[in-house]
Amino acid sequence: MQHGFGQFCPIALASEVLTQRWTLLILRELLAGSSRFNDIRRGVPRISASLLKARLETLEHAGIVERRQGRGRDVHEYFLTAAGKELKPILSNIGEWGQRWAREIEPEDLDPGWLVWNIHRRLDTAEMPPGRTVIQIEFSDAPRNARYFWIVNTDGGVEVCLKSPGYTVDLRARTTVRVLAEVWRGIRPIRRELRAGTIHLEGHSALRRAFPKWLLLSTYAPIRRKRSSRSEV
Amino acid sequence: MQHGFGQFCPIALASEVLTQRWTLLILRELLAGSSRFNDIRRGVPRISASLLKARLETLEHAGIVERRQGRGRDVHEYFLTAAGKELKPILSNIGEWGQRWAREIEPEDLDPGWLVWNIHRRLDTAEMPPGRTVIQIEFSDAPRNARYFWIVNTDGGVEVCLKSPGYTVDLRARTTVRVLAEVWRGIRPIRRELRAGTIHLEGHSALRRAFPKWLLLSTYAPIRRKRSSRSEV
DNA sequence: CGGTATCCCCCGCGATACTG
DNA sequence: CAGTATCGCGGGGGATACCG
Repeated sequence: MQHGFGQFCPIALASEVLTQRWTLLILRELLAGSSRFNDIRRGVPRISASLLKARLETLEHAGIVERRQGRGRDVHEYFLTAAGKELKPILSNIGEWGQRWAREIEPEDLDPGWLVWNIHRRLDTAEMPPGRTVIQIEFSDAPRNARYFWIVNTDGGVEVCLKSPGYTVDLRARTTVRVLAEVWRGIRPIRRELRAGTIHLEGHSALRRAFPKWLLLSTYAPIRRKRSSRSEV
Repeated sequence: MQHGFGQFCPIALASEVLTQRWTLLILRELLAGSSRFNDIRRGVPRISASLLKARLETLEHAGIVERRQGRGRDVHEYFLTAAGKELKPILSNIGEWGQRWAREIEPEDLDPGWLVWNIHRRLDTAEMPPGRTVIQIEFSDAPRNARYFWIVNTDGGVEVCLKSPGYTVDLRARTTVRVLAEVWRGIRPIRRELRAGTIHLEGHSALRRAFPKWLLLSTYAPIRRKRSSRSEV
């Protein structure tokens, strides 16, 4: 299979770049503000380093991405060009459509690390106590090596740890990947899950009570699903 | 490579269907009003029958397309569901983006049959004389078997013929695929090409003079290109 | 940190021929 | 008209190891 479609239709020409495997997800990360190679990988964890590099080069040649030397010898940054920034409405539309109409979440989609990474990016730290806050998340249904995560908020920003950062935990949240994923997607109401105990919180009461406030969900969460849950197999 | 991306992000889930090879072009055809298998193929001529069938089935399973029995035993029609119709803004955005930013047209994109098929779909017959009108197009740069096309407008509609339909030709247009393609895309101004003689018309003068009126261009033609023509190789 | 370099498998897809 | 059936290859991309 060659690359092209044998047409000069603008949709066909755009598709040559945009519909390559992983490309839309890389663009989503860049639009979300990532610029470092490994930050992009954290948002697209299943892509291999070599393929990510190849895709970034394709995007560079297509005039969508620009690669710049960052501060430091081994620091590089990837930025969207004007053409790349204009892809934003496309990505938004696809996200909205996906929220309404894409297939249900299957077990193999439930990557706990990815979920925590996305949560940490959108924490509303203004709704959290001042100073350092350490949140531990436990996924009771995750494999051993992906069961515990720590999110640490300091004045310097929010970070994810895969091992205990050492500090005292201020809030412990126990749930399943499935529940938190569907809450994040806006499919399950967060307060209902708290009441039902499928999300169990332990720790400082102020932090606990404000949980639905500082836990910002997916930007597409407010969009209501239209696909009937009982669709065909 | 599995199909999924290991994420429950709505963009990732939508991508599983939408970024499959040819899929966007099939959707473009359905949104343009095609519903018959072979009509879709005329708009996506380089796809094989088996692959088109496979893609349509995938789209059916994804709830985007619905297959119905038409009038007659061997007549089937493909329609967009509500979910499918909601893809329209995505396709429009991609088309607009492609018009502005996609790569230049290369020789292998210049399919003359595809061009004529798209022109015939958007003829403004109200700007043409009443009764039957036969237009012959000659592409001086096309291979022998794709050099001549006839567009026949009658009360019953507009049709494309690959062989002379027998009727007298009312207007003969001689040009190159490149010129007409770039005119259709809105990259070259039609009147300039007529003046320069790179589009040469012969025949009824009323039909000739109204040529820029009844020849409707791509819906994206009014959108001005932003990519610098002298971009990197 | 930000990549390279290989190896190799698998399957997507193009080509062609045939059918109810 | 609207597909089915079959075959074979090319190369996309996953996995893994290594590097400046």
